[in-house]
Amino acid sequence: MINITLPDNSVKEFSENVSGIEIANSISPRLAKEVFSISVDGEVWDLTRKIDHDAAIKLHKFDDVEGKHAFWHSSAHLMAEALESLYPGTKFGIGPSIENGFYYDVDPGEGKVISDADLPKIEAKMLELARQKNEYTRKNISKKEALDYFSKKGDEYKLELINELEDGTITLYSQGNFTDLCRGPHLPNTENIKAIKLLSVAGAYWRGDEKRKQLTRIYGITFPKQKMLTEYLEMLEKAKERDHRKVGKELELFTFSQSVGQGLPLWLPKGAQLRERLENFLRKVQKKYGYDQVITPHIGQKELYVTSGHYAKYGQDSFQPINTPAEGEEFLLKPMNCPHHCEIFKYKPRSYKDLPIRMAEFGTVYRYEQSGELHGLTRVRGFTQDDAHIFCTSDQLKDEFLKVIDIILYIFKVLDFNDFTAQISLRDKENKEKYIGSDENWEKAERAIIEASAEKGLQTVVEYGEAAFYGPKLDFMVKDAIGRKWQLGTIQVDYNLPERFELEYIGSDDQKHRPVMIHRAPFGSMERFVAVLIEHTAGKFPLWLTPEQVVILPISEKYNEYAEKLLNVLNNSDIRTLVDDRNEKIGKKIRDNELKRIPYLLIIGENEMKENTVSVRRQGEGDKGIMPIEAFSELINNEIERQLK
RNA sequence: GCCGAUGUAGCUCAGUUGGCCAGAGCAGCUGAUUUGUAAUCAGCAGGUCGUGGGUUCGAAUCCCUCCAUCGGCUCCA
Repeated sequence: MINITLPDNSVKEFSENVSGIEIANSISPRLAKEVFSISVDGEVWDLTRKIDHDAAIKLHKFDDVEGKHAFWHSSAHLMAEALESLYPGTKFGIGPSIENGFYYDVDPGEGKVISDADLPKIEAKMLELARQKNEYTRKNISKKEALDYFSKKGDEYKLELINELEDGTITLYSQGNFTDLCRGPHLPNTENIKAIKLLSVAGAYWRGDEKRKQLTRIYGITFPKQKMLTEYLEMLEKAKERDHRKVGKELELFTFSQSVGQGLPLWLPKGAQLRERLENFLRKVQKKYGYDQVITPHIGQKELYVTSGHYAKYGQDSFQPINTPAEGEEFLLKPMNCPHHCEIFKYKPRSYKDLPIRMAEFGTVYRYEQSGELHGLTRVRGFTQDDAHIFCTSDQLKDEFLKVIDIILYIFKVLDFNDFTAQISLRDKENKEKYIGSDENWEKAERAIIEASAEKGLQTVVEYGEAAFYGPKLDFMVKDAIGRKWQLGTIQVDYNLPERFELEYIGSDDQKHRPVMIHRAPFGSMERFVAVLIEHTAGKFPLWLTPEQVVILPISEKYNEYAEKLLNVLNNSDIRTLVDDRNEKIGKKIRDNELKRIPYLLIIGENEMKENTVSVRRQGEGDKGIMPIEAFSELINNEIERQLK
């Protein structure tokens, strides 16, 4: 007999070699139907794997990450079986579960293509196989056996993976007619997979290396109940409604022109107003924190970027130098503002008494992003960074860094932006040659970021290899409408550029010292921030989204005078009235599509005139009822103030 | 850049296996309607079918080039 400890710390006795599914069944048969994997002493196992020692366990349902993982990973295997059956000779790369579903990277063979049109057929096959109720079985095998099996099958991708594994740790999983190299864990049986949707096909480089072969990646998602799939797909559809590209078009915020060029957004009047408001808001905050605005040109001599190291790193893949009538003279469109700001630092001797110097600029920069990478406003070739550089002493570094965190958190809070993750981006431990600067400087910088984040009590994740080439970063990541991650705010500690530009200040000891530099951009870029802001709030019609926050709509001309009066009472430039020729045509029927997006709509008629009240309708929320003008005025002003203080 | 898909009016889309002057709704314009919260009626106008080339008696439709967009991969100073 062995002792099994359950999550509530109760201990139950079971005979040796009991399996997870048997434990679940002993608790309740219904539970047994709902669990998909089990943690045994913290390690996630198949439900069917036998437990031969005392252990602490936890059963995982679909609601748990571990349960989903087993479910979707098993679904990937099921898809592979379907592919093998439909397209014999298909070779398989890897097929993991992901945050929402799973994918499998496959090589259909020379000249063969799997495209979107094939997905329904594969789905149908998967369902057919699932209904055969095949068991997933696990088998430990030696490295030699594994190599033999996949050589016979001719699957070079699996062979490559096996070669990197240690003998004795290799397991195979089989279900139906399909066997895969896999660590597990898996579902007990394919019958659990009831609802299947294959979402898309895409190319993906084998092992993420663009120099290697591109495989076909098929994305899919499955559920234990059809209803769950339906709900998921509906949720996806809804999310697409918030897509900033769609909303931006509908609201006439921005557009692109083939003639102007790819990735070069054109801000329309309304979008420009929105952006201007955000800029003014940030200017105000930065002023309070002791920043000075500077303005620098859009181009700079090529040598400037040779000095900074950017030319060596990105020169080949950037917009190419601009030539002038003068022989040999070359300018670059600026891909970042730092070198210009360094030159401002250098224009006169600096004393320790001047530090820290905080230079801010809404600097428009141009980067030749790969064409396939461009995406709405989130990834563009010309964009405006809410950039600033802080030049300070090592002693001031931490304090300055903390203040920048404060600014970012404040901005996120005011704009009601709660759903972000803070990511500490450090050097790749192995490939240090990608970075410039001494180990010592890197270590100092990395330590500063880690300490400051800890001091602020930020919940952070550490990512190696995500640092900029000149220094580590603290990035604030958010997700868009359909779950793609984007970097917004960023703070970077940099010991390298000051060295390359030979920045100096005179210390209290009358000696020359090198300042430390902090790069920071709370929004990241105006473009990306607006994009993500739209997606986070578009469904709620936030006040800041359109400059026309409130529309007063007299039902006919004879109420115009009252509307004017109301406008005066409300006394806010962000309120607009439709006291124009338009109301004549609109009448009581609102035809103007634009009105859909206006947060507050006041319809003025006789009742209001009599009682000095307005009937208020909040878009998306319905009628707020009739209220006194003063009460409404307060409501609006509070809301505006809260968001733009 | 790579893999796959797409590109028809300002917007959303129809357009069958290539065949008479390319269609609809919304938006726009003109006129009528004066009507209390998502669509009043009538009429008008609007398109080098992304671009350039090819096949054909004939191309929005088939083939190629390029441009752009979408889903991913790689990249992201």
